[in-house]
Amino acid sequence: MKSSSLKILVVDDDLDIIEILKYNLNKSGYLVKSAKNGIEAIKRAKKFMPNIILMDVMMPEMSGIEACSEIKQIDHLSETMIIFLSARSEDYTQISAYDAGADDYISKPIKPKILLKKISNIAKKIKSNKNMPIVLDLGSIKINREQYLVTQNKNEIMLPRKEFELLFLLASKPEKVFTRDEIMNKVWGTQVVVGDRTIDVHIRKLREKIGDKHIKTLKGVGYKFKP
Amino acid sequence: MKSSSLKILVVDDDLDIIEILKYNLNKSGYLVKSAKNGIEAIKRAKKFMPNIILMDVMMPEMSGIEACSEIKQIDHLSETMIIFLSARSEDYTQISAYDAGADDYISKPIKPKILLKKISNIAKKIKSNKNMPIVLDLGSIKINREQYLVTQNKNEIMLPRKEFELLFLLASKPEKVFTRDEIMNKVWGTQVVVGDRTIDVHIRKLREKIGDKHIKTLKGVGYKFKP
DNA sequence: TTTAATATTAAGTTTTTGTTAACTCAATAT
DNA sequence: ATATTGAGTTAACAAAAACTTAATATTAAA
Repeated sequence: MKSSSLKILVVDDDLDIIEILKYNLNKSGYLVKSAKNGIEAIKRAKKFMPNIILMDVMMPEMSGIEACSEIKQIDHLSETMIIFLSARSEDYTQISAYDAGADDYISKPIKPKILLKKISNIAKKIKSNKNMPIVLDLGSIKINREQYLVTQNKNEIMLPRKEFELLFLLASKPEKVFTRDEIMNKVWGTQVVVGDRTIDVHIRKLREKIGDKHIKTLKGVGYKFKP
Repeated sequence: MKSSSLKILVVDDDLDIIEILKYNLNKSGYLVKSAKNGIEAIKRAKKFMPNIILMDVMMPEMSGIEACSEIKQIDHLSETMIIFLSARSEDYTQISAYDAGADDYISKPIKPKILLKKISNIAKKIKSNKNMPIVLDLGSIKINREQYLVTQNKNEIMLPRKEFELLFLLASKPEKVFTRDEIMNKVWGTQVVVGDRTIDVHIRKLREKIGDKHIKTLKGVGYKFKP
């Protein structure tokens, strides 16, 4: 299981609920802070810049819906996902929540499994929000990300995930030299650590499949793709 | 930003209510016609082909529920969404409404906001369904969503719901790789959490029925359908 | 020439998926 | 009321593919 540095702000006037949520979310590797009403939530959100706010609808001082409206109007927080937690399932509450800009609405009792799933989905969305093109056309070689398929002169070449990602990275900027560090970070991510030879092996497998001439080594510098 | 050519038929014996609804719906950009009882509703619906029918439960001549039953049996109107408006919130009325094929049930007094919200939700659904053909023709395999039927070289294959939805999803974009998360969200929804093996098992059952070659695994990535 | 960097190959290891059977839960039949 | 059936899910284990590493060879830049 991976660790993720997604930031979550939990807002509820019931300290027990905060504790439960904190416990569960921390266990899943999220960075969690809390607030006990709407006003505090806004203050904390401004500083903490959470990716997700989990908020009770009914709270003293300021209802979650009001807080939501305000937060969504704050420039650098408008991208924050706000998920309401509520005991009330009445239509008008839900509707006004969505009107206020809520991104989701979960009725209590909260099932941790569902909550965590929703959050991990959001996490993935945020991560994959890099707007990648779906197909790269490099002349004889075409790379289709949607189909996870590489075509070379009409021949379909199946590549396993890492090899595909590696090729996709190199081919995303033909002729550009990618250093090993760049490759490491973009294909393997910052969380994993693997030995140096691993990249070599993947490069070799790629060369085996698409031909040597397309990937050039620059000793001491990195690799580049040539169409 | 509205502008939608969704057609709505309003059915009520109270002309005042018809006027109020017409006013609100027109303002939101819908095309609205009206009828003042069940018999008239059926006649008009046949010609007007509305996407949505808003109907009072209690009416002279023919109750809304009877009208609903009849409309749902008319071939080219079976896809029409029927929403009941009612002063009665008793269970049995609601139940018989749903039995008659109603798609939703709103108790009076009608809050325009809620009504419009529901309608705009339906509008979204209809729009996204409009682009989706009811039958997918993938050469030897044909999938008919309306009849919930899969045909492979003239052989009819009966699939349980989940298997059907899974196949339909994959086949809706042949060659596209669907990740497990995508499959999870589209077939099971965001509110359910099931184990990872559940997808595998359904994939296996599908393969058993339509043959291995049509569903391909891309380890670590997802599954794709090949015609 | 020397040497650090990369290539190659063949093992390991880990991760992911496949498979089977059992279990739960409704719906329907007896 | 009880039995039956089938969809859906799960758990446990098997299998396969993907991935990593280690050991050794080769290469190209200083």
